[in-house]
Amino acid sequence: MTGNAKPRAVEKPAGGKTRIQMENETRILRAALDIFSESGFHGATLDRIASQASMSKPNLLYYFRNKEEIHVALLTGLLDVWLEPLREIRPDGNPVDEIGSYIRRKLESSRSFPRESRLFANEILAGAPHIGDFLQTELRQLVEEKAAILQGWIDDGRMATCDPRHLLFAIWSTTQHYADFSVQVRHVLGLDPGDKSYYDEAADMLETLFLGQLISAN
Amino acid sequence: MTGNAKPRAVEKPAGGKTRIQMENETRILRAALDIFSESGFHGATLDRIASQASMSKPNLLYYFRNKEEIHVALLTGLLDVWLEPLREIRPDGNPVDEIGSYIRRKLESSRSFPRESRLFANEILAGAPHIGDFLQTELRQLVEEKAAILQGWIDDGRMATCDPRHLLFAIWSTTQHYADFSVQVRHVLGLDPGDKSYYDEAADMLETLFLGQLISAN
DNA sequence: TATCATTTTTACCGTTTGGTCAAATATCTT
DNA sequence: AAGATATTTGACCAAACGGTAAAAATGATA
Repeated sequence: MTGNAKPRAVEKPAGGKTRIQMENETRILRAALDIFSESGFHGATLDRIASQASMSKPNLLYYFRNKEEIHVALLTGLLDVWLEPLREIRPDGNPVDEIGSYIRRKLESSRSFPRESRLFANEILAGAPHIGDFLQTELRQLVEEKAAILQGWIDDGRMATCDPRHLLFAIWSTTQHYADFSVQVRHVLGLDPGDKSYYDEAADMLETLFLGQLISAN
Repeated sequence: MTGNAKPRAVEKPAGGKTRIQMENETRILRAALDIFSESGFHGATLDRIASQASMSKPNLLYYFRNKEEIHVALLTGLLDVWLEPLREIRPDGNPVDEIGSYIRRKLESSRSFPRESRLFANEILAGAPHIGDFLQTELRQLVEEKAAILQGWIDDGRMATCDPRHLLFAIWSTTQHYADFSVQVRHVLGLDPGDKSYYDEAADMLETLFLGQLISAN
């Protein structure tokens, strides 16, 4: 009469998940993404997450040990998505195409996954307590790698001279701005809550800014 | 035997503040800025703010009715500082100087007031519950005004064609990024917590990005 | 259908948190 | 110094919150 075996304990090691387990875990994560991205870690409550998942709080805690575990699960699931656009920058392309499509991918990511972007922003703003290691290792290494590519283009005179790592920062900030600060953008532009039309204007602007003149094939 | 007259009630209407009142209110606001900018509204507790202000919690609540009032006081005190750099853009300058100094002012603001920037970012991320009105009225109006100036320069062929409002967004995001995402910046660059040396590199990068080629006197 | 493991729920607990109250203390004014 | 006012504090409270225990219900399996 064991009876109370929590599924997340390492009992069936290799992903031995029940249908119900998989369904409910994704239901919880979806609900948690809504709540966390809207209210931040401390602003979110287990009751609201459970309610959003149409589930009782104890049942929710049957699948995740505690609030933090849900949060970490969301964040770690996010990191690969975050890195992917950057990974695709290839050394054998030309600067305009590579950087241009990177910006488009990043902006598209911002448009399609605003909640994920805000979750990430919240985590960084809070001092990155859960993903500090990721930033220092994986992200840093990838940035180093891609910055070297950009530096190569600069050395070849195919790009204006600048610090490639800060160029990446500029791309991150400008694109994510439209997800993280969407409220401000909408209020300043006088748009309705659901209106995402500014993304097209943003694409033009960023293309002009980063490619239009900055990158010249002098 | 009244005895319990709270100072913030409208008793001495025209700023009739005691020396002690002024001292303690600034002490509280200073402490609250530390805590709120570090932990966000919901992550901050009155106990921590009181402790940071070397004050008992009831004493703190003698000067501010509740937690939200402290938060709002900080935010409203912030808005003018936030607008000031933008206000200084003059129609009778040339684009390079005006935009260049605007970027420098914004970046300098980011360097000097990172806690204020993070407080602002937290508020926007949370949906701007307290400053939504400011964004829709004051900020929007000022942006409209300054965007018209930029548009004039564009029409005169002194600047590349772009949406001026989105150019402002790009300046805001890139400059504030160094305060709001400083943890990420430092981790990626491999810098120590206190190290702010990246601000000089950032200044170069942003100058190159926004002025180096974007704005051409063709 | 009987059996066992999984899933869900009800009731509850300890702590934290925002906030109050009334008494005590300090400060100011005359 | 006396009296009035302003400030500070310790004790306290109700609600919200994260989390637990154990029984009840459901689902899988043979």
